[in-house]
Amino acid sequence: MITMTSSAVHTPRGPVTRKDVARYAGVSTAVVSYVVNGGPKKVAPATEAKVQDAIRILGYRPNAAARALKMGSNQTLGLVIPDSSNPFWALLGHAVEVAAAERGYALLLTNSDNKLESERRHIRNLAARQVDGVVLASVMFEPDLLELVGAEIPSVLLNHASIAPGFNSVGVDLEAGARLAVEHLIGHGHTNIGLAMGITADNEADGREEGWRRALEAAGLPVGPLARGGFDRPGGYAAGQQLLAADNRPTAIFASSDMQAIGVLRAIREAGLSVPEDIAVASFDGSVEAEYSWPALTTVEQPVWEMAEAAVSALVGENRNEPPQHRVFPTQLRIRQSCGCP
Amino acid sequence: MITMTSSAVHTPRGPVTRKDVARYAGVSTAVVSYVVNGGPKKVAPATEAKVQDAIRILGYRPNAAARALKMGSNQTLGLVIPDSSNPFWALLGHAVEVAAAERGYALLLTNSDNKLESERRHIRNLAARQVDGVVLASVMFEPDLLELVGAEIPSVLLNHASIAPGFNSVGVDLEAGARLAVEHLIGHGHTNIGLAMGITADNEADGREEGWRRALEAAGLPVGPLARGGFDRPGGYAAGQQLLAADNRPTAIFASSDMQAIGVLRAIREAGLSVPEDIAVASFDGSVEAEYSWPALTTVEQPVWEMAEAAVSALVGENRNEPPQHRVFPTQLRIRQSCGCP
DNA sequence: CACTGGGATCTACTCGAGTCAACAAAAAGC
DNA sequence: GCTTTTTGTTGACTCGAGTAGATCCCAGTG
Repeated sequence: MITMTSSAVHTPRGPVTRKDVARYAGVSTAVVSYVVNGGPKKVAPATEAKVQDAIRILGYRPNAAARALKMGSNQTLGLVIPDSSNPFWALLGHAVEVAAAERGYALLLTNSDNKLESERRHIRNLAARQVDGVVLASVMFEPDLLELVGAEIPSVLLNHASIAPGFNSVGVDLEAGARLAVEHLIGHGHTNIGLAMGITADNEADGREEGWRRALEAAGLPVGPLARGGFDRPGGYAAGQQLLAADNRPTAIFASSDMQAIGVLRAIREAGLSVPEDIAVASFDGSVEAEYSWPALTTVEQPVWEMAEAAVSALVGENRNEPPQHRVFPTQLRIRQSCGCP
Repeated sequence: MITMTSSAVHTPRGPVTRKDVARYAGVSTAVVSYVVNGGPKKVAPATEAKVQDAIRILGYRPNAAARALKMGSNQTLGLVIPDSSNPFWALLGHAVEVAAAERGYALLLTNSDNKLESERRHIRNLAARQVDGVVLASVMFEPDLLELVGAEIPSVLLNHASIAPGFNSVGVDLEAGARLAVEHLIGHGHTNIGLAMGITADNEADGREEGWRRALEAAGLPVGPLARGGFDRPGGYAAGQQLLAADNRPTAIFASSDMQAIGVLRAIREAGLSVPEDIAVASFDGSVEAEYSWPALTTVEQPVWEMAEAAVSALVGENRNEPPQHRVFPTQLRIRQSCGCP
């Protein structure tokens, strides 16, 4: 065996690099790379063993930044959601993470806290970090995408019906979903159905409002009272109180998110009324919360896992450079007790 | 103005680099760096303006990988949590993200799905990516930290009472918190208090079980029935059913997490009993869910934001190389209705 | 015995940005 | 008017890994 200065071998100050491994194994740096990546050139079994040993003994870890620089990709995606404390977004984040991980990508998660300024900042940050793709669940109906375009980063708009030209999008048919729920409430005999609607940063009405309206019109019913608030529990609570205080208090309420519905339930309880006897409730999202609330919520379920899968697959792999796609997933009404079903 | 080949200026194929900016502005690459980073050397105002213009016009974005390579840091932290669909972890993730962002760090979020193998894989992956620090909320009582040690990555164990030598940790006093809740139930006159306890991957009992036991002993009460299940809603539901079926059915139940408690509530309702009249409930975590459940849960609140702040600050900044700290935060009993209070 | 073929390995350049030593030019001092 | 200082700018080297092209060596062939 070749003698070496013990300082070089036993006390590799700082992180171990490819060079250290090469020296220790008595080969060139190229061979180390070939062994680590299994290519692009063959390495003799004996040499490979030497290198593997050296790697193990020295505790070598390839520098990800260097690889990213050379390869032009850091195998990372960015996700921007309004608020990961909202179970629906939390689940979606989870699903996107899994879909990304399956393809060897890690996920940078950012919360915009429902604030436009914050969303912009995060997008800028992700662009600066040159992630390989961004999944954006915007607080806006018409998100600001200039930064992403400028950085030439593939992006997917999530849960958006708006079709931004040149951008991929995946979402559900909000209008059809809402209609499903409202029609179900109508089926229970309700004629005065209110809407607790969430608000986006740019105050654009989304398909859920339209669906509610359409369902009522189609059934020849008058449009019930409408209250706006955040998509979260407090927002639903406030909207619920508003609806209960309306002149024509509705006998059923459709909420634009499960979280809102949970706030609505609270408002109803505090008013001394009960669900579904006095007021029936249905909502949108299909999060786990809905199943365990009291009473369990009848809700329009979004295929979160499929959506996450579609979003990620549009960003990576062979689809990267294909023309942008707009995938709209169908929703499904999950019937539980809050609507009046047994 | 100097004439240039239009191809170089107007059609910068591929991403724009520092060199392109330098050429366009008619300066050296060093100056571009100085302008971008505001140092380390001064640049004449006129030159700076030229460079800024060039940057704007060409749409230059510094390559993060190159910077990371040179600087030895990618300004990124990793977070490993059991399950971001669990609102407590979701909130914690959110808090860690904010704390990291405040210091200019981005957050790689990973879910271990309560599986040890998955946790290991994520840790290995984060180590390979050479994040600047890892916040680990392990599924294990005694997590496997070799990978992190080997990669010399600063780490913080989260929500862990176990004091792993050489590692930072931040958590709450589980035992004291549990005692708080159980003592409160005792104060309501209950003498048979059951426990719905979560299970970790290595089946180690944590402080919450001990706190429950101690509180009962201190009051001279017999130890009530105990059921184990996951920390999530289904786990609590199962544990709740078990407790209700016990010979000595408890009149009060302490659950080791809010999610479990929500499952317990469901089990109780399905048994035709009501909370808190027939059975009182208290739990641990202090998540938003607890506030909006029915009835609202009396719960032991963890100072999530402070914990996240402490975890991140132990990883970055001047604390990086200080001896590991073990910060234990106090909990606070948030009294609502599930315990029997009005 | 010289000669080719091919497998194994090495040398050297590249990715893009940070920054220091060296240098030029302008300002200040005497 | 000639040094000194200051200010502004630059060339060149560095970080660590991927890999094309050159080189080396040995078995097999004519």
